[in-house]
Amino acid sequence: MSRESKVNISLNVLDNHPFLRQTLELVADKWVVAVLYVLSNGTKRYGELQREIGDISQRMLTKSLRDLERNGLVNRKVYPVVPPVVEYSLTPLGESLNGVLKSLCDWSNQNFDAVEAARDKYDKQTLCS
Amino acid sequence: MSRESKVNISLNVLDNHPFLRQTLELVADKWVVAVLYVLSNGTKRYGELQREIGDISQRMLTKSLRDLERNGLVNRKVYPVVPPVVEYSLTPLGESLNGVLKSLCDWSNQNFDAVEAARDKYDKQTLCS
DNA sequence: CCGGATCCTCCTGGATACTG
DNA sequence: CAGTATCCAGGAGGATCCGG
Repeated sequence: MSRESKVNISLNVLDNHPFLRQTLELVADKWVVAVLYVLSNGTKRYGELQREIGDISQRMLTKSLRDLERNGLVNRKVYPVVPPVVEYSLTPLGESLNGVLKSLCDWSNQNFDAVEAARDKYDKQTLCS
Repeated sequence: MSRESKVNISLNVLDNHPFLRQTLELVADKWVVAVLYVLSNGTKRYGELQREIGDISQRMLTKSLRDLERNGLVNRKVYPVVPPVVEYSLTPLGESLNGVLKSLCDWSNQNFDAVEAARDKYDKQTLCS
C-alpha cells in the first residue's frame, strides 16, 4: 500500500512543543494548502479541484486528498452512481485550521513588503562581495 | 553561487492570495521553523543552534540561517575575532512571524487529539478493505 | 569556531497509461 | 469521472573534507 512516508521531523528542542511539529507536517505541503484553500469556497468534486488548482497532477491531488481525509480535515462523500460522483468538503476541524492559515495570510499582507525589501538589500550586498 | 531554488509554487487559484503562497514558502520548511523556535529563546551562536536542534546537518543549518537572514527574519552578527564568533537573533519581523506560528501551535494543542482520532479511525477502516 | 564546496543517495512528485 | 499503477528525472539533504 503506497502510503508515502511524510517528512520525518524529530527535533530535540521542538519535542517540547510536541504538537507544533505535527501540525506543521499537516500543512507544510504545497498542494495540501492549495486544496484547503479551494475547499474553503465550498464543496467541490475531484475534477473541479483539479481544474481550479490548475497545475496539480492527479497523483498529487489524490494523495493530498487522502492525507487530508485521514487527518480529519476533509470529508469525502461518494455517490454510488455511474459515472462516479465524489464530493469533497472541509470538516469543522478543517475549517478551523483554515482560520489559522488565514491569520498567516494576514501576516503576509501586512509584512511581506518588508520581506521583499530585506531580500533586495541582501542580494545587493552579496552581489558586491 | 549555490542558491538552491525554493519549491516553486504557482497556483492559479492561490494567485488571488499572492502573499499567502510566498509566506508559506517562508515557513514551510522543517529546519527553518526549528531555527525560528530556538531563536525565540534569545540570541544564539552557530554551535548552540546546532546542539539544540540536535539532528541538523551543518549544510542545512547554514542554508536555513542564510535564508532567514535574506528574508529579514534573522540578524547575523559577526565578531571579528579568532576563533570567530557569530551570533544569530530574531529581527522584529522574525518575532512577529513567530507570533503567528504560535497561533498555529495553539491550534495544535486544542485540536490535535481530534486529528489523531481521525487517523486511527481512517486506518482502522482501510485496514479492513 | 563557523562555515564553504563536493559528492552521492534517496525520495518526491510529474508524466503516462490503464481501470471500474 | 475518479481514481490506480508504474516509470523515471531532478532536487533535497546528509556525510565528508577542507579552509579562514
